[in-house]
Amino acid sequence: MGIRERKERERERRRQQIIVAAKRVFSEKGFNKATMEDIAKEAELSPGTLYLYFKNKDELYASLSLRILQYLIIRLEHVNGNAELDSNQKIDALNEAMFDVYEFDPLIIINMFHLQSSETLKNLSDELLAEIEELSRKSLGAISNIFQEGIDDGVFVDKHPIALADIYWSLFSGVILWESSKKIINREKDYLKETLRIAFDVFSRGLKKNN
Amino acid sequence: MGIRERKERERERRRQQIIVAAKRVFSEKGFNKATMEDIAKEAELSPGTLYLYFKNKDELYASLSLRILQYLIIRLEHVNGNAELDSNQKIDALNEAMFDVYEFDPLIIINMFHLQSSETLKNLSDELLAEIEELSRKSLGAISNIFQEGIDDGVFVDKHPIALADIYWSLFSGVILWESSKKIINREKDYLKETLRIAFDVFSRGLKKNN
Amino acid sequence: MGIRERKERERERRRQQIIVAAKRVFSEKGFNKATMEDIAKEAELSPGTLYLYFKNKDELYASLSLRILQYLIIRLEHVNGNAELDSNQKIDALNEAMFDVYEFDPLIIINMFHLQSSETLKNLSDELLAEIEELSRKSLGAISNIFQEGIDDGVFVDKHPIALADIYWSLFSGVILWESSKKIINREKDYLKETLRIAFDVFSRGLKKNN
Amino acid sequence: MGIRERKERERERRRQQIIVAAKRVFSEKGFNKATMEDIAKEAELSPGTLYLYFKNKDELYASLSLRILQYLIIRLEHVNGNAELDSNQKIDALNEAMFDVYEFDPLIIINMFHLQSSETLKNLSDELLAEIEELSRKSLGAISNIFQEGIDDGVFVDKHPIALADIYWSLFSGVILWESSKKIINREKDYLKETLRIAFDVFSRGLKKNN
DNA sequence: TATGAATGAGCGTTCATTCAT
DNA sequence: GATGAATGAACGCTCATTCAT
Repeated sequence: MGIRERKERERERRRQQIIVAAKRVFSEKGFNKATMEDIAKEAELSPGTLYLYFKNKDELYASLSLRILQYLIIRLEHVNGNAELDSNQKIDALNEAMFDVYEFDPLIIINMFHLQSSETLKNLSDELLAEIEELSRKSLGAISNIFQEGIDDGVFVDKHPIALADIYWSLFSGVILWESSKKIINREKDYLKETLRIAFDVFSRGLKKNN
Repeated sequence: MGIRERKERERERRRQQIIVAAKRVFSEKGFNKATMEDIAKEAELSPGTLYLYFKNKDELYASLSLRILQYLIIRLEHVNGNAELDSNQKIDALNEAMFDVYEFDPLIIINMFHLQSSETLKNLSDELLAEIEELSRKSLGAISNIFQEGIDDGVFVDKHPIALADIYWSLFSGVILWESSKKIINREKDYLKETLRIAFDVFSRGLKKNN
Repeated sequence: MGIRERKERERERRRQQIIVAAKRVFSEKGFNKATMEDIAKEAELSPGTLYLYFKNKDELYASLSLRILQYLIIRLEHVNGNAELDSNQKIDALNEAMFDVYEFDPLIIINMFHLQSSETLKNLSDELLAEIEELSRKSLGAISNIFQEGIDDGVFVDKHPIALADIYWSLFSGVILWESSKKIINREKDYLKETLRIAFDVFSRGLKKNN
Repeated sequence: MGIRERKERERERRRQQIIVAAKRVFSEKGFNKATMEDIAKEAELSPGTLYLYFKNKDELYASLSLRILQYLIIRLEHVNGNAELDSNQKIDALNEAMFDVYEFDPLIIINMFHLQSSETLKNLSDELLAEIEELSRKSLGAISNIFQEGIDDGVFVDKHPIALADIYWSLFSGVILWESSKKIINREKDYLKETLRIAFDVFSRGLKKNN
């Protein structure tokens, strides 16, 4: 392993260290209340160091979404690649994968929509922006593939599979956002996971041609 | 019309003027990037004037959500009150109502989740908070009533109707949020409305016992 | 009584109404936390009206000091004019007068030093400034007269009577300020009046040649 | 000298730099008219930097009082600890100490009463508040000890020594406040010091049993 | 490379003052 | 004269970002 390579590896390690710290802090405080100093402290680094690895706060933030998308894609490709599953089983596997995504990082999804703001987007480098697009497209593509297969097999209703993928993702993140925001009208804990399960259930039923 | 009444009307006019301006600015920039001065400028007023009508930024913001909830409830009660509709027809009417809500104010829903933050809630007056809770409860209640009826009639799957209402709302707002955030991966316009329609369709199918 | 005179009288009545309200509000909140709107409300007038009678907040404030000085002067002249009292008795009478001043308006004295700030003074009209100077001089003069008499009679120590008057007033206001500020180290109530009494006592003893 | 120590020293230097600037600005403009930006400019720092060393404006302000109290206590303990002085000599020494306190920082005493406001106190950290209380108590205690001794020795009038200490402090600060506020009725300079001397003189005379 | 002290622009909010009615 | 809605300058404070070490 050359020096250059070792350096690169070290650099990546640092990046991950910061991302992990940022995730914790953003999750706890939300994007706006989390300060760069909070994150630096959590990462046991100085604020200045953060800027050696990320151009600015927005870009650090965006990197988090990247990470969860990467995890999601791995799970989805695993589902898609499993030739032994029929369409119905793949839907179940998809639902399970989404559950795992939620467990992997329950809170960051809530903040993921922060990226929406075009003001935020303006601060991102073109490379990062391209990467986000790429991963988003990839993950939605993987989901829509599952639906496409079911449609081709004649077991799913014949709707545009990309739209279905969008809807599926919307349902998933919508439930998480909404249930998390229910501090307003307090309800018992773990209600979220149960609701998520029902949501997947209803959606799956709606997807299938004959129930 | 007495002087008092005219004054009251004038005051309400100003409030609406501010709310309309705030809606535009919040929609464009999001809660945190929107400044009170932005809103004042948009309303062609001075910053100080905003505070004559709203206690603070949070409360101005919350007022926007109130407005759309009020509109939603009116529509929902109309659906619920119509004795001539069977359960299946009511679902259709519900979907139409939600469509109108979206058209009534397509952008504010995007930011509506900002209310979640307990930090935000802290700054709201008790009255406003109570009103938000009341309206939230009412609108979800109206939706769950429709589902309850269908379950009682034996035409809908037997799931907890309040959970179903939560999911329905999550799906609705989730799709709007997600599609609106798709500036990232630009797609043709009006795709949102079509997606929303498919989403309602799939959900309705999933809801019904026999397709 | 001519119309002009009646108007003038009416105008004076309003001024007093405002001054009384201002006294209450300034006493309760202090100069800086008291707003013109607070005072207007207390006077059951509108903020704009206050400016018909007083050039600005500073000038309204200064008028309060004027009023207490006027009361003080009346009391002092009464003491000085009483030919039946010898020097020792006049000191006692002086002390009593100061007690009454304190009771007349215990709190405003605390804020009276606000006038010190040259920034404040800048906002006062020349007439008002002249009037304050005149009354200050007069009241201190009346006090120093009492001391002068005692010195001339050979019963008081031979110090500069104007300096003594300054010291006497300093002691008086110093005790009030200090005791009022003792929220820091809380002590039992009415301690102030007792302390004031001891202060006068010690000062009087120090003033007299033979004890 | 270790790095840590050098840093600590540097930090203390900055604090003093700010305190000195704040003293000048507060003295000139009073607490309320002095802005943090004024102080920052005077200290040749940016506003943000002030907040690295002091939690807020109130706490910066309170630190000034702390400084003078610390100096006062040192002087007082020196007087109290000197076994060679009899009660009369201790009074003289006390008066000299107070003179030095005045010279040490003639202007800050003027504003020291600002601390009274419970609104101000609310913004202070518990530690700072405790420290202020502690130092106030200590300094008044030291003064009252001197009086107690004189009373025990039978040379001072038998009054409550704590009340006497309060009065002594009131007289001291009252004279400074009053004379400083005499910009209103301008008088020759150094009059203050002469007045202070007379004030101490009269008080001492009043304190002693036989003159 | 890493630091962390310093920056300074920016924001929410207040309130003395004005002026059209 | 009286009103009170509207103003807008001003302030305390925060925090993303920079840069000398």
